[in-house]
Parts: sequence; structure tokens; C-alpha cells
Amino acid sequence: MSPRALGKQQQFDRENLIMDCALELIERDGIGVLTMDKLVAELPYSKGTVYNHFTSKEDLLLALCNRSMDVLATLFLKSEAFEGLLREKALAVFFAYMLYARLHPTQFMLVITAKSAQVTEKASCCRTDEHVQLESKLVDPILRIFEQALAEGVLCPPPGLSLEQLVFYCWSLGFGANALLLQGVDRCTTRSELVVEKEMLHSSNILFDGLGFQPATSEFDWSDTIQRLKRDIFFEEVKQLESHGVVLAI
Amino acid sequence: MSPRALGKQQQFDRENLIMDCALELIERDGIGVLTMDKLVAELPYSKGTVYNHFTSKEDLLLALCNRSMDVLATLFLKSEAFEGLLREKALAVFFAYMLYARLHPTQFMLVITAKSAQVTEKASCCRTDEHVQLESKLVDPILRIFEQALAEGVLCPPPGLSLEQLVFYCWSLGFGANALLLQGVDRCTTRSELVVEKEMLHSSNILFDGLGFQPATSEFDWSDTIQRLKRDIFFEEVKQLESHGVVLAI
DNA sequence: GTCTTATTTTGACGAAACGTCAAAATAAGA
DNA sequence: TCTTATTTTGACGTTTCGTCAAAATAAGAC
Repeated sequence: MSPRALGKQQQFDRENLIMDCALELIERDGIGVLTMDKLVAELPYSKGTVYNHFTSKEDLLLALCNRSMDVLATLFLKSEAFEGLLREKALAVFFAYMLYARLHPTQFMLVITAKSAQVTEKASCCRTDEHVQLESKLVDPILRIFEQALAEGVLCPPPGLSLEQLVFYCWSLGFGANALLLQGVDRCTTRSELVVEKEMLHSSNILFDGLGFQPATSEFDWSDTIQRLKRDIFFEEVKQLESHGVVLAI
Repeated sequence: MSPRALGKQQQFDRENLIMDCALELIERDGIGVLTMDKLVAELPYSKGTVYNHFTSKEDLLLALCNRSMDVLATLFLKSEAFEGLLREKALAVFFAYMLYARLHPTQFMLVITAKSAQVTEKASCCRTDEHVQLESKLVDPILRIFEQALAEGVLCPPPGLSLEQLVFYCWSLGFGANALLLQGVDRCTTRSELVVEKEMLHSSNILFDGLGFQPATSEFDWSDTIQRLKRDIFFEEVKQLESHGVVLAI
């Protein structure tokens, strides 16, 4: 009597189409100007249909954020699978984070926006649940790398620090650096000469050295690691960046 | 014929009253629910008057953010004036940042909100100018501390890094740590056992060690510095925190 | 004390955006 | 072709933003 429901796949495709369109609008006009009415106007669906998929505008923003986090999680998994020393894998994660921030600046900023109470308060709870799960998915590869490094004895942090704490410091630095650099590129004089990719690597080197992650910066040729990352696992992403006119300074 | 204009002081007081009221509403109901109509309802002024002071809702939010940044800048200046080693002063800055984030969590989060394009796009330009100036005011004390440390030779960072870069790493880490910890306190399992004040200090120690800032963590009793900070220059702030039921874990 | 005039305050109003819901359209099976 | 479960539609009610003409205010002139 009732197999009249929409197929899962069809539903999924449509959600993605809506999100693509929303992202396009945000990239063109800025997030502040995004309007459900405008969105609907550019879509082959009506407002009611859009609201069938997303319970509110904020729900849509968080969905967009989640989709973006999933892309990042994939990059992190690739970093973990990179053939090399554990510290090289950890460096790869930072590199991946930087690549992601440069490739999808709008979506990176969206993560910050989506974290604000303004958004989370109004999003559907299944969407926020999904968000929490994705946070784990992001952190897990880093946790595993550090766990193994501790086990192998190549990571000798100051005593009294837990695994979670170590990962947290990395995450803080990575998030902070990306957030500050992407935001203020044109505005703040203090940052005028800072380039995302350079600072990301310098700061991760300093942090890893501070954590006693072997081999130390001075004992290894990290620029070679970067070249391998660019050539091997992140070839596609780097090419894509270059097609946008961005040539990495490293 | 025309000295009928409002006094500067009077204007200033009223702006502060409006901001106080807005902050109260935000702390009570969340930022997403803040409405100019509600704000006006709780104020002895009319909507037109409020719009005489703030060109838009976003302008008001940025003004609130700026006022808060000025409070933080004062704490940073106190840190710079702290009697002690340069690295102790630098530690004091981190400690001040943490104190501020704990004392005014709403306003700290507001800084993140205010950084989003959503807000900056719609704020008045004199307000955004003020914001840029305040960013400098915040960074300047840190710049001076590091500058002097370099001059005195107690700071020996890896070669090739500029003063600005060093300060930037500190800022990234401080911002990231505060932002992540304040946001996800109740949500993300990864952070469940992390306490703002502890992580702030651990992470700054690691960073400073990585930067070759003398004396190294292992050669000095930093907990004594913290005690002095709590007892001397930040006595008021710590007391205020305790009156809110927060006892620092350090 | 009253009049003039520059300035500020007011709140009703228009525009715009959000989200809803009754009615229309659709499509699968009887 | 008819029935019926489901989806789609877009007009509409509600809320919020920000404006602006009119009213109120206050300082000086006479």
C-alpha cells in the first residue's frame, strides 16, 4: 500500500543539491545575506520542500558544516595512512588541515559560524548529534597517531600529560592558526606578512619539538616530507589549489 | 545658538547602559534570541534612540565585543607590568587570557561571533576600525615582551622566525585553547576531562619551551609564579571568579 | 515668562525574512 | 480508471529589522 516514499539516494542527492546551491550563494554574497527565499528562488524546489529536508536556516548551515567536516576527516585519514615516520604523519595532518582551509575557506569559516550558539541552538538535534560524531571522526586519527608514538617511545612529552591533552594542544594550535589567518588576512597589520602554509608548519614544528616528538626539527629534513605530501597523497588537492591561482609558499 | 548637543559623557554612559542591557539579555536567553525590540522593551529609551547609537544589531554586537577586548587589553598591560622574569610576564599574559575567558565566557564567545562575516559585514566602519585598533592594543604588550626577551637573549627561537611570527603562535594557541574549551565543555567527549586553566598553562609551557624561552619549564617553579599572579596583580579577578563559585584548579 | 529654533526622541510603519499549512499535484497499486 | 498515501506548492501569518515624519525637549533671545 505504500512504497511511495522517496528513495534514500534520491533524498540524499537532493539535500546535496540544496547545500551546493546554498554554498554558492554564500560564496558569492556572504553568509549574512543568505536568505531562504533567495535560496528557494535559485532552486527547482519550493520552500516547503527545502524545509522538509532542513528544519531551519541554521539547520542547513550546520548540515553544510558537517558535510565539510566529513571532507576534512577524509583528508585526515589519508594523512594517517601516509607512509612514513609517525611525526611525518602528524605533520601530514597539519598540512591537510591547512590545505582544507585554503581550498574551502568559506566552509572553514562556516565551521566557526556553526559553532556559535546562534546556530547550534536552532539546529535540529539529529544534526547536532551528527556534528558531535564528526568531531570524534576528526580527532580519532590524531589520537591513534599519538597513541602509537607514545607506545613506540618516539613521543616523550613532559610528564603528567594525558594523550587527550596532547591532541588537544595540537588541535588548538591548528584551529587557532587557521582561524586567525583566514579571518584577518587583509585587515590586521600584525598578520600582514604571515602566510597560512608557512605558519602552520613552523608552529607545528615548535609544538612537536616542545612535546618531544622524535625526530626533532633540527635532525630531519621536513621540507622533503612536505614535497612528498604534495606529490603523493595530496596531489589532487594541491593541483586544485593551483587551478584556483594559489601556489603554496612551501 | 546650538550648544544643545548631548554631552560626550552622557552619550558614553548611555551607550554603556544599552550594552549592559544587551549583554544581560544575551546571558539570559542566548545570543540567537536577542532582538532589538526586546532590548528596547527593557530600556528606558525608544528604538530610534538605540539606533542613534548603533547603526544595526550587528554594530551593537561588535561594540560589545570591542568593550570586552578593552577589558582584556587592560589585563594584558597588567601582565606586562608584572614584576618578574620575561617568561613570567609572558605566562602572565596567558593566565590573564584564561582568567578573562572564565570571567566573561559570554563576551569571549562574542568575540568569535563578532569575527564572523555575518557581523563584520553589517557593522559600521568606525566600529570595525575601532576593532582593528583594539587588536593592536592586545598584541602590543606581547610584542614588547618578546622583543625584549630577544634583545636580552633569553629567547632563542628556531632560526628564520620573525618576532611577529612568534607572537602569532602564542596568540593562535591561546585563542584556540580558550575557544575550544569554552565551546565544548559539555559536549565533546574528547575534552571532557580538560580544564581550561590547566591546559592553558601546560600548552603555554610547551610552546615557550619549543621557542627556547629561558628558563625552561624543568628549571623553574612555575606554580610559584601562578601563586604570585593570583595573590598580587590578579587578586581582584580571582576573587570575583570565586564569588561566582569557580575555584581555579591551579 | 514666552517665543524661537536646533536637536533629540518617539513609535507607528514598510520591507523583508522566517517558517507553516491547507490545498493541489503526483504516482503506485486495486 | 479510481483510490489513496505521499510529496510539493506557494500564499500567508508572524516576527524582526531599520526608517522617518512628527512630537517633545531644552537653550538662548527678547
